Amino acid sequence: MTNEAAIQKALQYLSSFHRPSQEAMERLQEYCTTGFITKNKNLQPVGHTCRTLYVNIEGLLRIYYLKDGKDITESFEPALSVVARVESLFSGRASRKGIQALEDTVYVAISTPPLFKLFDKHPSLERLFRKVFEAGYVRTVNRLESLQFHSAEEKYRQLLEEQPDILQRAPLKHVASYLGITQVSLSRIRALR
Amino acid sequence: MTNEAAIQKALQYLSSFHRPSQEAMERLQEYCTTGFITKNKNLQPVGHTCRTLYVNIEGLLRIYYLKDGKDITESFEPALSVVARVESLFSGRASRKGIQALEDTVYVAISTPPLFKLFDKHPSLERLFRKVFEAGYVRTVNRLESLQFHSAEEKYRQLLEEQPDILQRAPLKHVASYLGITQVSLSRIRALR
DNA sequence: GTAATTATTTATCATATGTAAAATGATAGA
DNA sequence: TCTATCATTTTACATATGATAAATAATTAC
Repeated sequence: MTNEAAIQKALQYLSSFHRPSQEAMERLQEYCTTGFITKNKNLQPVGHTCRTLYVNIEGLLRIYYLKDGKDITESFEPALSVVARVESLFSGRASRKGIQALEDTVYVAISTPPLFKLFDKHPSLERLFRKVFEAGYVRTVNRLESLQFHSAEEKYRQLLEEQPDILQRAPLKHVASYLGITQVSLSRIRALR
Repeated sequence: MTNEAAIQKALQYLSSFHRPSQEAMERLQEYCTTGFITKNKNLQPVGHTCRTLYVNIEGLLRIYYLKDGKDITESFEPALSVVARVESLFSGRASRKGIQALEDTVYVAISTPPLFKLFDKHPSLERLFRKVFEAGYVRTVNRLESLQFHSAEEKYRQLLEEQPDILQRAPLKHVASYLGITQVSLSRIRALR
């Protein structure tokens, strides 16, 4: 895939949230850069303030953090996801989270300080990203509900329902921590059928 | 507290996220209404699409839902909180969640369809609410992390640290479901000291 | 003020899930 | 191809938490 094609794909995807003015779109495009990262490499290390927003074009990323030395997966981010560590992006504080590629991944990166500046001149861009973040917010609220009161098995079955491909594409240890259970427990559940 | 005072308090609080233009502020004020609800009453029942956003001025609200007939508290919303069932507000779908008063509560209500229309003319209002929602998003992400991998005791201690007053003000059954544990388990933990 | 309701704690028991370690299976590099 | 590493499953055991029911304690309604 050419850089040009990747950026077009990102812009098209972002436009699906809200179509910005022609000029806003052109300004936005100027801040898009493409990148490629190979499996298991880190796109962003733990400990830095998040100032870049990624659109995954092809591949699989995950956001993760370390809790008592253990690697916990916060989210899987497949193609056509906006990927950012929002708790850092919106607070300006250093993130304890990192972004890693679980597959070779093509992405588009947008630097957020200039992006947020663009909002002043182009309300349609602010509208667009407001909707992007609202959608992320909704996903997070729904996930919260799923974690709040489901058994390990229920959480597994829900993932199987909603993102079955993740189970093929990501190591099960990451799936386990994503579900908030141990890998042993996950293995047990999978053995049931 | 007079209606006028409540609205001023709400506007002042909202302005702390982003100061809108004078005119935007005046338009916003026109859509603010005040209300009072007594303890245990429902502000919003389960099953309706969320089209109102509340600012809690004084008192305590909670967002809750029913899971297999059991009452689960999703969040506690004390004074100076923006209260909305975002998964419905942003998707237009009916919410399975309700809003209930845990104390006599004074609130300001803002109808969202006209509010969102105001955004077209007043980007500074869109900016303001974008920041309000971003802050909510960050809280939710952090709470997700707390639920993903903490024991019942850790979650209780964290609540004790961050919102100790909730334990005095809300029935423990709601605290238990909020933490994703049973009331019996919560009682055990509390008995440790 | 008393009864009735609701909230909270305590007790007992069952079980899902965690921990640790070993066994098996898959993948990648030399 | 062989070795080394990593991923996954399995086993055995410990334990936190859930479920149920009963006992107190606190609120509310009459």
